[in-house]
Amino acid sequence: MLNADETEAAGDSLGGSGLAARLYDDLTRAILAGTLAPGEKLSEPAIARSFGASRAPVREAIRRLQERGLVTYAVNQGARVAQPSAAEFLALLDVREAMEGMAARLAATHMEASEVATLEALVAGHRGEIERNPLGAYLQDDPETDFHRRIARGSGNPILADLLCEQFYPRLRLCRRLHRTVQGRGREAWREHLRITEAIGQHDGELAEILMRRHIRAARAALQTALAAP
Amino acid sequence: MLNADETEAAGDSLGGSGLAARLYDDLTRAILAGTLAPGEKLSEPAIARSFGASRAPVREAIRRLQERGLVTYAVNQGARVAQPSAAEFLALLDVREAMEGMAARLAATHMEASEVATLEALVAGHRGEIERNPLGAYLQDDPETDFHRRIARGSGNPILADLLCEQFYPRLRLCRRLHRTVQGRGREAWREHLRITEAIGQHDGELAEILMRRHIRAARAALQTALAAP
DNA sequence: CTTGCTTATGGTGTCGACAATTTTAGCCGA
DNA sequence: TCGGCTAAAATTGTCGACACCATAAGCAAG
Repeated sequence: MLNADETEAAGDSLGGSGLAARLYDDLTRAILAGTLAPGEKLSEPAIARSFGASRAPVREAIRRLQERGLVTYAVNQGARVAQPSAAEFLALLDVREAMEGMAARLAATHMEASEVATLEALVAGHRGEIERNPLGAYLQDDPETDFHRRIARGSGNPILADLLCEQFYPRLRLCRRLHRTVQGRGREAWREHLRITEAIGQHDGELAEILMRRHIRAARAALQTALAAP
Repeated sequence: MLNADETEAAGDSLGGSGLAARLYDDLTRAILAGTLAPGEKLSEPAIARSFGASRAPVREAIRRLQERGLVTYAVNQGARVAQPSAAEFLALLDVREAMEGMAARLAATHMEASEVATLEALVAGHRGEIERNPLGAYLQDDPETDFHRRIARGSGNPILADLLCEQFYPRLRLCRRLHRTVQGRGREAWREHLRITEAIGQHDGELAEILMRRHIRAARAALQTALAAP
């Protein structure tokens, strides 16, 4: 049912030393990997047994997942893996537009030259992946998110960075799993990334914000049209 | 699907029927009222005794408070009431600028005429309070927040509304308690509210966003100068 | 064969208890 | 008198247990 890999390679682990923290990480990974399908019930005793733990830390991990929007909770009915609707997906992208726009603006005036360099390297590296797979989503799993995560952290605003990295990106991945995101925007998205990086490198916060907001709004529009005509 | 109907009158209570939910509400109120001072330790056994409950629901409530930023947590050391630094206050306002700007934009195209009317009535009602106390903070406790809360809900975006109402506004109140916010901006703030309301009434989302962002940036700047020269 | 009630099963919400760790109190020595 | 070491007390993290609720199975009546 649940395979517990300790690697933490994927990215967003907060891994405190406690048992509840490890459970939280493992459950997060299981949800994002699809091992726990959307809508599936999360039985506290079952999870506890499968991890050889008690219900207390399992409960704690699940409540945190609820707070992060990855599971839904009904009183006396327990938790289920969230099944974000298309409307929720779109709503999430609206908030994301606002927050990442601000992140880009702040990153433009806050990122060190070395951070900008790694960002540029990241985008340059993505180019090869695009060439190999021009129709690919580009935002399928992580290369896209890495770019955005880097900017979020580069904003120098810990509240903003945590909100984006710990709350929004996992939730978005769950949404993408459910609503097949539009394919084929890869090349354009990459160009937009390039321009955003340039604006940040020139410390032009205003432009970086505008470009980032456009970037996300374009993705949102593509999703909306994809949803309208299946 | 996210339902946002709350029977609670006062404001930010999520009051589920459970005991943990009531504890969460009471602790939130105690923190925001100052009954529990910033930095004070939150002893699980003590709180449990004082409420005649067990530690389990208390723990759950405290973990939720941590998730909302009202409490800091250290492993094996328990929880303390958060003591947001001035930097955190400013960071919070940056994120708020982005999110409330988006909220105003969405509210302009989403609010019903009746909702706009109640918003206008709210602002009109505030005028009297300003006249009675022109130097007053205007954002001291709730009249200010009510206005913003109404717009957040009026955005029609449940994710945005919940983030603002349940996470940001309580946290901001805690920040204001710690760092004496600037006094005397009441009249200008009120005028800004008026103009924002007008823009929303005319369904001018773009303008509403600009005005809202200016409004919050002005408050942030006032705070910054107040912090610089005591 | 279907419909409604009754019962059984499983799960959640809460409780008290225990080991491990942290904090406090007390003591000794300088 | 003060600083550091030791022991005691309190607190946290986790566990197993029990009542209440919800859903699923079984049964009776039509």
